[in-house]
Amino acid sequence: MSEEKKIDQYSFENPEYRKTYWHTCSHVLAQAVKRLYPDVKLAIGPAIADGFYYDMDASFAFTPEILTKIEEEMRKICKEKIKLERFELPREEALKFMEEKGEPYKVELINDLPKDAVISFYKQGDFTDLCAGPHLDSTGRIKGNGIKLTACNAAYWRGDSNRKQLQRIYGVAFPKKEELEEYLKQQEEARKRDHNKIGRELEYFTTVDVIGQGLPIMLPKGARVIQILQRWVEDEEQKRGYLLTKTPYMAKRELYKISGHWDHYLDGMFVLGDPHDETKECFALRPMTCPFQYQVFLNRARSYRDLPMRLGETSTLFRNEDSGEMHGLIRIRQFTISEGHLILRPEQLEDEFRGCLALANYMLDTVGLSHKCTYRFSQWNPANPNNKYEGTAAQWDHAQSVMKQILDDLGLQYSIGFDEAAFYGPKLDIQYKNVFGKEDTLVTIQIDMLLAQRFGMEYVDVDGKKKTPYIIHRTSLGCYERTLAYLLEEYAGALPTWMAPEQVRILTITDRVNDYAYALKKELFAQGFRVEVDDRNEKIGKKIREAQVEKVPYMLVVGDKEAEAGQVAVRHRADGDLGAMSKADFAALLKDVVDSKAKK
RNA sequence: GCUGGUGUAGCUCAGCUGGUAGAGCAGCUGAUUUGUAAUCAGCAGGUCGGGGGUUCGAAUCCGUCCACCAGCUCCA
Repeated sequence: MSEEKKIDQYSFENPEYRKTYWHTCSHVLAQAVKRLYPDVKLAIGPAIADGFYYDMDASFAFTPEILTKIEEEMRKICKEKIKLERFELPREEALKFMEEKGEPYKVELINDLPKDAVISFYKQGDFTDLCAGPHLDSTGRIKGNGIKLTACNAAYWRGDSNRKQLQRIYGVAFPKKEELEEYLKQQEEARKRDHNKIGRELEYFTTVDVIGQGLPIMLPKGARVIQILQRWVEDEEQKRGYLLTKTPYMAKRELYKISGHWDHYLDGMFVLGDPHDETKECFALRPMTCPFQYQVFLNRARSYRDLPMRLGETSTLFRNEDSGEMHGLIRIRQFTISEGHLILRPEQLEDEFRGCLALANYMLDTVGLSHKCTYRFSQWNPANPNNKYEGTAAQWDHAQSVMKQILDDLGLQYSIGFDEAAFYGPKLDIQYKNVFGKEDTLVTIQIDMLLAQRFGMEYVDVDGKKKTPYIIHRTSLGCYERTLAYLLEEYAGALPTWMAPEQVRILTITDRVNDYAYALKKELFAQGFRVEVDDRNEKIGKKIREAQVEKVPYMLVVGDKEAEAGQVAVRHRADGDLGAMSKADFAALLKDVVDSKAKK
């Protein structure tokens, strides 16, 4: 029993042990750097989900050559089998110790510890680090040639962009060299699915210098997929009682002043005119849809009978993101979201919230992204240093407790996103990780108890009294560009047939069958399918290869045999040759796949 | 915005320490009419990201702007 437990405890499969292993690796990294470059100052060095890092302040850049040298030194340290010894010091001695070592960042860390904190250190030979542990008992436990320093990047001290930028050295380590190689191979494979790579290769989108950063061009394939998704979303929302709106792409600054966006996000808006000249009219492209859609509600006096009012819009937004924030189709300056606002009586909040969540989950399930999604309950931080949040503590407590109640009633597994709320209310964010492990919000559902009041939105209740409604801000499939990016990664470019820009390609064997091929295209097109013909004077192998590389779901090989028999020889991009069948049978097969929105 | 890296033909990339550009694929033309992942030949294609500077001479060196990538910070 105890033997079994021991194996488990010291197994790399055990997340706790793995974390300890990587944490000790970060100490070995720091020790190696200090041996080679004694002047480098150390900040922090934790284990992370996929390895470890150490932040350091160095007067030079860690080039790949230097990283290789450091790796070698780390291997040496592992071979030396140095014992790690924990010891504690009283606060004053701890400070003195780190001051004498010339480690200002460690001094700051100690100073920030609570008064009664136990201040512990780990010593390994000539190197001692401030650390709470735990650690392996010896550097000899680490397999030297299972270590790889993967990157060096900048990171702000304490995550504060006003403070000094340090260099963060990232690394991974495994107990076996083969495991490291396997891991690196997997990373390589993941990178091949990067939407930013395959989206360009497969001609879904491109970017051009003269248009500018964060402004991708949707090529015909990308534009088609987005159109398909958009029509589907709009139709589904109509079925669920949403009213379609279409509101302007810009407004005078006064609108954003009422909503609060002007004060919070002026720097992030594209402004037409001088924002600070109050004597002249000034417009801004819209960075969100909320105050525009509220005007629909405000169009006339509203009664409780109008509620819930569910407003939906395929909404293009403009945000002047900082230059370093843009990334492929995931962070861009102009994007289009499946935007919606629900205006509600308080007692409708829970049901409508559930409805929004059900819609989002239905959408994500259908497109095949939900299995990689996680929920994040994004809450306010009353002590946010930038005064981000509006409203009173009572309002926030109320909104958050309502949301918590709903989430808990639904039995949802969620993480807490502290200080991640919108300035007007808490959010339920549906998060998605891309191929690099970087997480972004795909869908969001927000409860807002502030903006209705600011816009003077009221309804006459059953008792004849005017009341202020609650508002839910939500997306159903999120932002189309970002969703497309994740779909490309999820399917490695082979989008499900129902949303594939080209569903069928007819490949001719000889130009004797061109007429047959084009007649077939016309027939399938008339049935609503997206079909192309490849009648080039090339061998069938080449045409198949190209259709495969372009991830076309169905290839119809037609030659003299098929033309005579009125048949098609069907090939599927994943299942291969499906044999010959009648045109009608193929159309029926395709219709089934498309109508069921199958994930193939 | 910050740190680092990158930018050569439509795409993927060569081009040593400065002597002013090269391949494969794609494209076009011709031959071939082909049966389930690349037929052969020829032709054409480049202000070496932009505009400056150093130099007799810059793809190569220096500064600047732009774009792309990774990370940090930000994300209504």
